[in-house]
Amino acid sequence: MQGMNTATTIINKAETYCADNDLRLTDPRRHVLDIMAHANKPIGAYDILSKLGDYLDNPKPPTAYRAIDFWVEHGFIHRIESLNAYTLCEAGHRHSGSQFLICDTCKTVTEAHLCHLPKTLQDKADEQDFTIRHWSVEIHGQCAACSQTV
Amino acid sequence: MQGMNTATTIINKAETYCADNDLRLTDPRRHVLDIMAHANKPIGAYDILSKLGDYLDNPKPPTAYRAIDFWVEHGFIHRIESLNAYTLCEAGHRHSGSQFLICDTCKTVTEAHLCHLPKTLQDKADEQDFTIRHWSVEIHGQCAACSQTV
DNA sequence: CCCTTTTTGTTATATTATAACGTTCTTTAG
DNA sequence: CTAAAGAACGTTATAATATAACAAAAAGGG
Repeated sequence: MQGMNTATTIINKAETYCADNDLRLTDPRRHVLDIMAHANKPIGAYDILSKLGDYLDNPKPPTAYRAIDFWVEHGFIHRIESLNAYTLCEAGHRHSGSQFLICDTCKTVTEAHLCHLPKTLQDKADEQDFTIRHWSVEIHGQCAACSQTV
Repeated sequence: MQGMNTATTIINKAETYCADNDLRLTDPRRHVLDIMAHANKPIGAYDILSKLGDYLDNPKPPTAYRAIDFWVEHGFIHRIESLNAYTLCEAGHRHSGSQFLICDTCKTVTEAHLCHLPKTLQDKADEQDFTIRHWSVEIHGQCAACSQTV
């Protein structure tokens, strides 16, 4: 099973990462990451919260948001702004930029994980002496499979 | 006065555009565009709604959202997803992509208005036979002025 | 073991956005 | 001119997303 294998890998990575960085892998954090690892599409905070209810006793929004924010901060999950949703970082590494191809038909999202901001945009930033902290590209459209169907 | 001049220009453009395309430049639409043209920073839907109250009698959210959506659809304003806010399109032309440099300190936003998706990303899309409908780049960081201050 | 810090639990509420439906306005055809 | 059709609006209600504030508990350090 592909999904579970990946999920285990992610949790292992997270354990290592937390140990290495003096961070606590608490219950809410572990469960949220596990939920993310088993989702194969972006998932909203309240969906995460709902699934979290399978493991914790009647969790409230802040519990979900805190864990989500924790993983976003540490680069394990990305927020997709145009969907108000979250997705596991496929690369599993920290990067200041993320790029998504979002199929508006089947809702699947693939991450491009370029490591650098494209030159044309970097040039724009440089030109204005703009210091980049974080960047994201969200490309909406239709994936190959859905294009064929329609 | 720079702002007012620009605002008039925008409204003129909108008038022409609507006339040419059989679209109605209604009161809510006109006022919302005018509000956008006078804002020099991104502005949220409820701020727009609030200002709209200066011109219309106790307007409700759908009134603001409909007008906003109208202008977004026709390329006169952009939605900045990471801010849940809207900003006038500087170029005033239709394009499938938008790119913003967002200063998290002073909250000003500048639009890069590249006309094409950077090649590295276009390649990713092509590689997957992904059909692009719309794309956006949001770059967060600090502008030159704010970098000097801090 | 006590103190400090971090994290969580909990209540409440803020913020952003849309569904649904009836009314009014505009346009067009007769 | 007027009726019919379509577009836009007004209004009420509510959905969906997110955070503030503060008390309680758990973890780590001396």
